[in-house]
Amino acid sequence: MNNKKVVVRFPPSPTGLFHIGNARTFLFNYLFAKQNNGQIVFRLEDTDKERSKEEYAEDIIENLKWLGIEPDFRTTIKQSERTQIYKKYIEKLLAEDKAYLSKEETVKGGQRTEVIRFRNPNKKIVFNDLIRGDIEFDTTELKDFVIAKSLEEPIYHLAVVIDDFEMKITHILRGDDGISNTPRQILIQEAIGAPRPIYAHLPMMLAPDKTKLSKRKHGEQVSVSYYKEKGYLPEAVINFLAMVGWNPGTDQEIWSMDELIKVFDIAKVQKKGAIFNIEKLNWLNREYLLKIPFEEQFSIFNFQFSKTKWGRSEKAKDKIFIEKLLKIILERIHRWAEVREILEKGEFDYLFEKSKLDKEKICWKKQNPKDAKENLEKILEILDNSQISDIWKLSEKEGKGEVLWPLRYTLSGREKSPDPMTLIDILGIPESKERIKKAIEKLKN
RNA sequence: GGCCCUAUCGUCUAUCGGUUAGGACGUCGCCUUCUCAAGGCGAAAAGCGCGGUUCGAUUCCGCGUAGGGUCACCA
Repeated sequence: MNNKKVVVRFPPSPTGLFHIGNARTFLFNYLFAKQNNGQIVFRLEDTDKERSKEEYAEDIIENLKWLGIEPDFRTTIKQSERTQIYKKYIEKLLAEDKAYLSKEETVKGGQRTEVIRFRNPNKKIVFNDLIRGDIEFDTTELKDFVIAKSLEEPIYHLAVVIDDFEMKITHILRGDDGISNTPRQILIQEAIGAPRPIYAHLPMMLAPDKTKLSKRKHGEQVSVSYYKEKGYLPEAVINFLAMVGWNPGTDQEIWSMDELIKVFDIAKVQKKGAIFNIEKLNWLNREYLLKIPFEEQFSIFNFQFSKTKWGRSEKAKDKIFIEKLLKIILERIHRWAEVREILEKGEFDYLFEKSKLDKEKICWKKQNPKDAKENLEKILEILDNSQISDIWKLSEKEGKGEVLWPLRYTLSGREKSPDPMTLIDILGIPESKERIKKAIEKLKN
């Protein structure tokens, strides 16, 4: 490609929570920089004083750390602190008559002010894109565009070009919504004598409605912090993001960051926008969830559990119980916050308190209540005097549904639940017996 | 609307002129000790249209069509 040291940039503007699409763009920059031993410049584009907020900058940095795609924060730069630098360039452009002061009404006020416009040479610009090849624009349609509101207030395009020049950025990998910005930025580069960096416009990540992911239309799911809160794992999010719009060409689905750095190939990046498929993220996240060592699973689970309505119950102190609960719940979640969600919904309330039984439902299909009662009595007998596994023998003799369904329903009060042996195990024999007795009473009437 | 970009299963994608068009998610079916869940096995499911180029096009070119992006004194 070229033998200069690769320098890429992360240039978010802190006007909102860290956007998931931005995270993917950053990831691609990160992978590209790392595999080329390059440098990553982090630059806060906060020239819009009205919309830029410190809390957003913090959210971006925090989530970059969470995802593990940290730039070199020693090189963090804020555009708001560089006005004097931009001013020098603006003055030079003015002096060389490549830009001029234009007296006109402000868009908002209506007051007579000055604005600085770029003297457009009105020519054709062709630039090469690593992903799309040559792209041609006629810049005439851009007119004499504004590059600064005043000497101290540069507009985005100017600030970006100056910064990329001064920071010796070699590669600009950005979303393809930046394609149409490229010609005017090239015009500015040429005016200030900056070399042209290598461009690569990445396809956008789209919502299921095929439009750009936006907070307004698509809600909080566009923020990286949403995924952290919902209990997704950063490794899974990274893996997923990398595979949207890019593919190494193999059938492998699970990739670690180190593997991605090795195998990433910018030439294989897709050209078309890709829909963010949360179903696949969920699947992937579960794969990662299952790979976590048990001790760690336990502590995360315990933390989630402590925040539920049962978090302060007696059961919460019972480690063995929590372990068994983890086993049941882990089978039905894709992300950690679902532990809370499932428990709050009351799906497992019967493990904490007795539930009401419906006499009809104790019986399996068209089973006679008397038979159901007899089977439950036999189970009681087994629990008192024999091995629990004898319940299997009983079910083989009397019919699986006829034995297992009444037992399971009796223990859970639900038509759907884990199997009865698991329930006896988690409830304990004394509690199980109580519930069975209750059901037998019910069937007598 | 102007300009720009894009076009393989519902979705993410493989294919770099010759393939029974492959994989994954999801969906559906079957199996797995009653119901779930998890797991196993299996199935359905795609080259936008029309012209070229070529012995041969999903693949290359053109034109349509469709979708997206962008048109600020926002970034």
